[in-house]
Amino acid sequence: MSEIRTRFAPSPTGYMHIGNLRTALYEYLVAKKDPNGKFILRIEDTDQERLVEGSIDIIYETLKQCNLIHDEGPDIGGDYGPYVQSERMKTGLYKEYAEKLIDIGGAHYCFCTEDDIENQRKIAVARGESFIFNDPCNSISLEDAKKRVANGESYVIRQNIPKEGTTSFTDEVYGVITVENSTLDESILLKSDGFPTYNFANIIDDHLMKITHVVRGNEYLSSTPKYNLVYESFGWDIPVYIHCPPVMKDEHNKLSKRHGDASFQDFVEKGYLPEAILNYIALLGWAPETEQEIYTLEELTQAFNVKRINTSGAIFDVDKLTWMNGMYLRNMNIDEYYELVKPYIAKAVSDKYDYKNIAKIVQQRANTLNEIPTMITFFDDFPSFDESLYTNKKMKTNPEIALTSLKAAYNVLENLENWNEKEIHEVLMNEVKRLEIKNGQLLFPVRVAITNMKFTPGGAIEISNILGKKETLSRLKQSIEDLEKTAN
RNA sequence: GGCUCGUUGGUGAAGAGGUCUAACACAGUGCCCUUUCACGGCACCAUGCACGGGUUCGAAUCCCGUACGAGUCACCA
Repeated sequence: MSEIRTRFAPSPTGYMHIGNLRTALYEYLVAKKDPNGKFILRIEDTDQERLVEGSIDIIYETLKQCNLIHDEGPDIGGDYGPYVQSERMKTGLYKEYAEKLIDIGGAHYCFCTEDDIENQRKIAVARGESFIFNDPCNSISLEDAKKRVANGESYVIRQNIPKEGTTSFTDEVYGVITVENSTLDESILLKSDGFPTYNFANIIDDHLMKITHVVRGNEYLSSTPKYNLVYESFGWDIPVYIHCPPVMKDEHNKLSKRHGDASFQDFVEKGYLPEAILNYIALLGWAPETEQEIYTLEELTQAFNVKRINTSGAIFDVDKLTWMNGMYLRNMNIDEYYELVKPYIAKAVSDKYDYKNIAKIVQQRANTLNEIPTMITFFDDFPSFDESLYTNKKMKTNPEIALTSLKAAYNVLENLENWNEKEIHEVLMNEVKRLEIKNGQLLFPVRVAITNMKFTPGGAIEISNILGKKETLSRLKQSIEDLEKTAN
């Protein structure tokens, strides 16, 4: 009976943005910390105007990719359905509760038009006062109000706020928060179109779905007292509140979907792994007790602790995400990595080369999937000669040394029968010994000669092996000629 | 403007009155290792925890004020 129940309640208005995903993650973690905990998905589509087609699928898809599997939801059902607010609407449920709230003194009918309110606001502004809507309908007797409603007059239902006193609540991360009731305005619970507002639907559904812990952004901090007043009027249990700090784009701006900031899907398209993204955002606004930074979802649910959620906003740092993504990529076993990376290799390299060997050298280097194609184009398109590449202080090479090394390498490679890494390594290292030079003085020029690139994944031996004997020798020969030409 | 919340390095952050000469990680810089880059290793990178007061033998840690920032004040969610 005391199982933890949390809910992710997005509205289907487009793609999934990072802050939203983090909320879903924390909700999942809070629920799963309890072996019997339930994570519920509820679609909040009470604003019919902002609906974006296909966004519910994006929600399903994102949760699936992130392994944030819900226990109840529109697609899988549950004991507290339906899980889509527009469907719950059809039963007249919100209206029923709104009317019930009126009967028990927690709300009232309001017949003011938007113009009426606007006028009040103008007057207040003109006087330089802060505007709190003072609803004249407050004084209409319930009897009269019901008559007007019966006559078909347009109305909304607003909640009643005590004129005096304060309302307090305890948030798990921000602590005790108290506000003066006089600063709260009487919010609309049921709109004139009969739809509930987000706030009201939220309260009703959370209660009906037996949600025990509410996790949401701290932008709700200041409206939470209003929620609680409704809970209290109904005599319902108030859930545990867990408000999270914002995820920022920079010092001054939140990451926001309305401003077109990067979404989860954008990062996936850019070659980031869902697990890495999730791992990174877990650390945005929350800190583990240990120094561990790389977590599986399972480990996260063990380590997660609401008490360690921060109160101040965190700036999203792509560099760190990129680093973390690289860690995930490097830690994969090669078979898994190969499958993942195959299409990216195929984009840049023809299938005459061994993709698996290419995957191996790329794994140690790429931080994101999308950077893979550009780093391996040299396999098919041999770039043009650049003498300056042969000069490397650290490797103690210059064009002259390079030429000697290249010729020596060419000779031994030409006579190599079995073309594989072990053999290539052996003959080249023999040459190093014979010529009494440093490894780098031979291997570095060879690598440059067969790639004409400053940086490449893999070294001379690995690349030669992938290129094959014929192509390696042909490139070596070409580079030797180019080098001789410039020398004269 | 009212109300609510926040403020430790370029970034994420640890720190819950003395062990802080402020951890760890990312980024940056330098070095080492190395067949390049990367990986890995090492070092450097906050003269001070927004500022000003106060409490205390002692404060990044508690209190007050100021500044700055964010959120909220919709028949949006």
